[in-house]
Amino acid sequence: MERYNIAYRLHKVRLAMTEPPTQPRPCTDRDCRGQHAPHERVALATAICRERGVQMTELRKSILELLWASCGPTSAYQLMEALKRRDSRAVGPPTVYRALDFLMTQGLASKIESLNAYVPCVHPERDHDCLFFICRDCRTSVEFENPRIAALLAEDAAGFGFVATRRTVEVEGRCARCTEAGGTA
Amino acid sequence: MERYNIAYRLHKVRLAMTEPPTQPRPCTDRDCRGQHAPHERVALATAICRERGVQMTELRKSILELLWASCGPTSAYQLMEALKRRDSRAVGPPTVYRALDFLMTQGLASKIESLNAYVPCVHPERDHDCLFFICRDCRTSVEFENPRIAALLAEDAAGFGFVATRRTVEVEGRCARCTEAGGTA
DNA sequence: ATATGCAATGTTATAACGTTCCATTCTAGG
DNA sequence: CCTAGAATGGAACGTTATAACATTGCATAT
Repeated sequence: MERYNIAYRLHKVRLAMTEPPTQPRPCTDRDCRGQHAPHERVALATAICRERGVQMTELRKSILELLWASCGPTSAYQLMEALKRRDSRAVGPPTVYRALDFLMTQGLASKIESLNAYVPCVHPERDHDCLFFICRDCRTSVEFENPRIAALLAEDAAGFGFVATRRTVEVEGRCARCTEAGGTA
Repeated sequence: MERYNIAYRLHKVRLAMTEPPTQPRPCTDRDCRGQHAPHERVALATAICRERGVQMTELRKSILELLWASCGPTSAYQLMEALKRRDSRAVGPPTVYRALDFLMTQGLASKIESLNAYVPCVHPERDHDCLFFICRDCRTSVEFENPRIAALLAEDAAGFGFVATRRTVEVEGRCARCTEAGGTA
């Protein structure tokens, strides 16, 4: 029954062995949202990877660029299509998912669980504990950090001996712009 | 392009029209977790539905029972199989998903987004704003409520004019029992 | 009794998301 | 160079969810 895939397992193990440092250095800068030049971001990510001794390959860089270039959370299959369109590079699902795994492990991207889609991460340089606000109208997401929420969650967890390893905090609703534009519809 | 499914849309509209009251009556009872007799729970849910003037049908009741009987978050397809096994009732995916939609709308069940699985809801009688602690070893989940977290999220949202409609808060890790039992593995 | 309306469910097909398994290519260190 | 391990390619498959359309069954009006 416990039949498993060696290559994939190794891939996971490798990723685990190269996990970024996890000292919490939470972000309280609330004005940094929304203004990110894709190329600068990718350059920063590349520098971070070099520093960590992990490889920012062409594929991974392309995927990250596409995430930054996208106007909102992007599915793995959309990334496949975008890669084919932009770079004339046709890859299969496993390739994209591996690249996404790498980016997530390095804190360069996150998965929005409630959308099965992926976003680039605003603060790759720190251990981030993001939360996301997702507009159901314009399908954009905003990354946010709130150490007080993280602290409360940690407190609750500690209350019954739970050891937390990963948090998913997603708030769905309507952004200010869509609320103004759309009326009550 | 905007070709859509009338039946499904109507289903959604009907659900929206019968949404439960949403005055926040948060739960601070931390000892009520884990001790729930399925039949009592289903009976309570049935009473709530009657009170609200919505129908707790046989199918919906079966799905809810199966959720309560299950030892952890359960996928829609697992519910299909369980329904076939237990009730000799073979249904298709849409049927299960519709029942789950109903239960979620009534606050009787929740989806664990990070697992694509469903759990029965501990506090159907109030507007709940749950958070879940999910053990990656034993695959169980624990429902929790923390109004302070909800308040912080609301505060953050209000800070940039975001109107929140739904929250997903999931913490993955290892429960106390598995931590004791499993060592560091 | 027949017609109409409508909530709920049934059925088939397919879209969308993700993984297994195995082959091949690339790349850093001896 | 050479080779071990990291990275990628790709067919097939598994899993999750919805579209589109048909039917059941009950209530009320004619």
